[in-house]
Amino acid sequence: MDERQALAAFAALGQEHRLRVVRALVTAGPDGLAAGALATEVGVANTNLSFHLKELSHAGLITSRREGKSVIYSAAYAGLSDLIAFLMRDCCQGRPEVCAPAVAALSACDCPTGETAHA
Amino acid sequence: MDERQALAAFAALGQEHRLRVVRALVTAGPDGLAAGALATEVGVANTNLSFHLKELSHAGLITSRREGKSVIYSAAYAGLSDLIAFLMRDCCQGRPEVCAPAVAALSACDCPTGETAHA
DNA sequence: CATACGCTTCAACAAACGTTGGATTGATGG
DNA sequence: CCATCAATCCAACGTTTGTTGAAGCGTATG
Repeated sequence: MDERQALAAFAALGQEHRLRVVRALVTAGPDGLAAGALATEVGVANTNLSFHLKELSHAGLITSRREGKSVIYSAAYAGLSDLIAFLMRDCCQGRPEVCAPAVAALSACDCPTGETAHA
Repeated sequence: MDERQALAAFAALGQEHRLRVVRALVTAGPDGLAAGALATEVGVANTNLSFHLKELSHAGLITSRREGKSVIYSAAYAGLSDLIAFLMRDCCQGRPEVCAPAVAALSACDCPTGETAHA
């Protein structure tokens, strides 16, 4: 991940409504959520939500697909993963102890650190 | 890490100059850098830099200490680690495959994933 | 004590951001 | 074909954010 992309991603996540959108979509899983459902869940007017969705999409954090008359949004897991990797690359420069707690958190959230899944 | 704190951290990193400051400080290590040196390295007027340093400090991403007539800033590794953990907790909700690449990146940057360091 | 240096605070301005309402596009149903 | 619903695009606004210059505070040095 490029610094420019990381910048866009951080800026996108540094906004209350957008962060909530991402969290909602991650929680929702690959099936995603319709724009209307998101608007309700996040508590934002759908006109306004469109604006934020566009920005998140541009930052590579979410994707969209049309389904009937609804547009379904879902988290771009690859983008999120890249962002984590970027952050780690930055933080690990000569400071391995920084990543250790993060990796610990990793195993605490049902995410295998390597090939030893736990759930 | 609280959602409120994460929000502040993301917002802080979503700005070109602040992101550069953090990267410079992480690279510099625990010894840190004086405000003046940072201003030169990042290419920002020191008046302006103070503004950004205050914001980064408030977001818990950097710390400062006085040393003679200079003020030395250094990365708050704990804060960065918390942010990574937050991001992972969010992304790993039922989506383990998201974290796998990040962990791979981890081992590619001289940061041990557990006890198996690679450099 | 006076001067010089490093950094921060303050007030001001320009630019960018987030929100809102109304109009428009795409898809469904009578 | 027209009416309806879902979502987006557009133009406007108020607010927040980033930048700049001048003034102020704290620390070292002669």
